[in-house]
Formats: sequence, structure tokens, C-alpha cells
Amino acid sequence: MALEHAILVSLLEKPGSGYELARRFERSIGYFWTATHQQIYRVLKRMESEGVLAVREVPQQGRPDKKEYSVADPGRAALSRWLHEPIEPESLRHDLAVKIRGAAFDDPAALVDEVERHHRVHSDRLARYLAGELRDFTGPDAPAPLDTGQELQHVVLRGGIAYERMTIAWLDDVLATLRALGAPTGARGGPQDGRPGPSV
Amino acid sequence: MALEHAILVSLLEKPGSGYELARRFERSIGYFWTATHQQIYRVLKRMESEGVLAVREVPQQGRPDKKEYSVADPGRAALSRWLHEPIEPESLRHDLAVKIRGAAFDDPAALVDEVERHHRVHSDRLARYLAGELRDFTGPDAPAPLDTGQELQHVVLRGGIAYERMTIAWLDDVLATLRALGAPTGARGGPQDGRPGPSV
DNA sequence: GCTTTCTATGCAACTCGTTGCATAGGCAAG
DNA sequence: CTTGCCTATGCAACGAGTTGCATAGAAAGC
Repeated sequence: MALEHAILVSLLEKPGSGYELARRFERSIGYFWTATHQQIYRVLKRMESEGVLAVREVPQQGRPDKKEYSVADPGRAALSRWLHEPIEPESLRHDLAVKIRGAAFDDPAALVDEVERHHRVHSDRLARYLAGELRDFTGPDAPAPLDTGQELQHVVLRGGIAYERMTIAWLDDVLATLRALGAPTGARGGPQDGRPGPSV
Repeated sequence: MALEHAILVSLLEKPGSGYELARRFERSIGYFWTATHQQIYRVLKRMESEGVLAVREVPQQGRPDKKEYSVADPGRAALSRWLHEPIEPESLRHDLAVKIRGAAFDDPAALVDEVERHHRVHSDRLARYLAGELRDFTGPDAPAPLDTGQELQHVVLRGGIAYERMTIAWLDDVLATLRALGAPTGARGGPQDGRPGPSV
């Protein structure tokens, strides 16, 4: 149900079309939410029919017309209600962690490239977040007295930065572990487990 | 699709019933995966019908019979194939981050209780992970020369520990920010920067 | 001229995941 | 002795999310 609320927050911050929302969620810093455009269009339509959003057709030149959505009063109320409800703390589901444990039944060294690729992606993300932070919050061009919304956006972004830094450090740890297992020198490690090894 | 692979890995580590898998995923340390029992039963049934799993009916005394699943050769092959495919790096979807940004349009102070609750949950999880690490990997009772599977389980667990520590630190940051916004009088009560407070 | 990319919206079909409910014996607390 | 919890499996319905496809004009590169 949280996509609905993410849309409400995003539209309160700035009204926009389904397409624009998709891009905010997809690439933007500070939302930490993903959704495809199909999902967004579908939910927008439902929310509009329920009266929590208002639409305005905006004719454009040189590009297709768009439907600009904004939050109606019932939407604001729904968001407020949700903010006062408790939500479940996240449990992370990390596909890569499954792969790492699975590598015990295959060749651990074969995962190195994959882990390095993830490392690059997270490093790029971190760089993008840090650039955004400098631009919007801590740089010389940022508004000096931040308002409430900006303070809150900043603390969320700091969360994203902390997450990427933690992930990068962990991936370094993973790489070191995989390499130690691949090059068994002396006492530690080595594929000498008692399990059925890499078949297939 | 990764639930299938998480099940394969878990069953390779140790065969078990749907019920047992549900508990491993639900509460256990080191999997970082969640699934309800219904989902697991459904997928197990499909995987069995596809021939990637084998079932064995195990009669029990004092409790209902169970179906113990184990990985068949095609399952091992499927896992191996998956391990060599690239996967998308995760993008985190944090409901709480949406709430925090949404609080700009409501009362930020009202989120304090919720954030504190999440803080407690993550602290408990961290304590559980650390206890597990001591028990299985770094304590005096842990097997001294870890085998490949154990090394990999340990590095995944270290990831969980790093995640919880990062999250707890971030929630501290969030709490400090919320409190600074709620008590605007103090010229510099802020967590790190000495910026002036809110101006809603 | 042709292909690709960007803006912009949408349908159809599918899988993934959650919630509510049902069954059923054993066990422990009140 | 009744209520509730634990083990163990499962159906039905719904909502969330993904993938493939379709349309369509404008701009930019080959």
C-alpha cells in the first residue's frame, strides 16, 4: 500500500504527471522507492477515481499532452492517517546474499565479477547522492536556512548515503572473503568442505 | 524469482519442510529473506512438480506428519545457472523514508514514537545477530577452521550486522532531526550542523 | 532516409506476495 | 475444561509488481 503514500508525498512536494513520478522514483535521489510507469499510471487512475487526487490536462507543444495530478483534500487526510499508523520495520531481502550462500555449492570465485559489478553500481549511486547533497543541502548554492521539508529530505538522503557506504564496505568484505576462498594459502579456507562440491 | 533460489540454497544447506523453511526465513539470522508459509507451500509444490525438488513424507509422533523436501539434480543445475546470471543491484524501498518526507505535511514530532519503535526493533535484531555470530563463528564453541559454506554464511551475517548498525545510526540521526524541528527555540540544538530550525 | 531516443499514456497477461480462513492433534496455563 | 499456542499443511481471493506490447509526434544521430 505504500506506493500510494509515496505518490501522495511526491505530489504534495510538487504536482506532476505519471511520467514525471516514474522518473522521480526511478532515478532520483532521496525517494528510495521504485515503481514502473505502468504501476504508477494504474494507481494514479484508481486514486483519482477515489477522489484523493485531482487531474488537470496540460496541453504541451512539441510533446504529448500530459495529465498533471495534484493532491486533493481527501488525499491529504489519507496521508495524515497513514502517518499516525505504525508500519512494519523493513526486513531486507538481498538477492546477492542468497547468491553468496549459494556459492558454497558451486564455484565461489565465479561470483567475483558479479560482486565487483554491484560494487561499481553502488559507488556510482553514492557519488550521485553526494553530488545531490552538495547541490541541494550543504553546498554554497543551497538555501542557507533549510525549511522543515528540506531538513527532512536531507535526513532521508543521509540515510541513502549511509546505506550506500555500508553496502560498499560490505561488498569489499565479500570480495576479500571470496578471494581468500579462491586462493587458499596455508591454514585458512579453501574448498575443502565435507559437502557435495560443485557438480553440474 | 529469487524465492525459488533462496529455497534451493536453504534446502541444500539442510533439507526440511515448508514449515521449517518458513521459520528459517522468518526469524533466522543470515538469510535476509522473508516469505509467508502460504507462499512457500505454493512454490514448493510447483518446484516439486517441475522436478527440481524431491519430497519424502515423514510421519511424526505427537505432531502432524511433515513433507521433507530436498534438492534434486535439476534443482542443483538450476541454482548453478542462476549463480552465473547477473542480477540487478538492490534498490531499497524504505516505507519509513516515505513517512519522514511526508511528515513535512503533517506534524514531524508525531513520528518520534514510531521512529523509536523501529530503533528498538533494529537494536533487538542487531543483538540477535551478534549473539548468533558469537555462537556460530567467532565464539569459543565455534568450529575453528571454518569451511567454505561457513565462511560465506559468516560474510552474509556480517552484512546483516552492518545493515542493522547503519540503520540504528541513521535512526538516531532521524530522531535528532525530528526533535530539532519540534523544539525550534534553541538556536543550535541541532545534531551536527548549527543551522537554525524550521519555518513551516 | 532510417534508427534510436525522449516524452507521454495505456492494455493485457502474468507472477509475486499478503490476508483471511480452515483443518487437526497435542500441550500448557488459567 | 476451555482458551490459546505450537506444529503442519492447504485453499481462495485479492493486491502488488513485472513484462511485453502498442501508440504517436518530435528531435537527434548515422
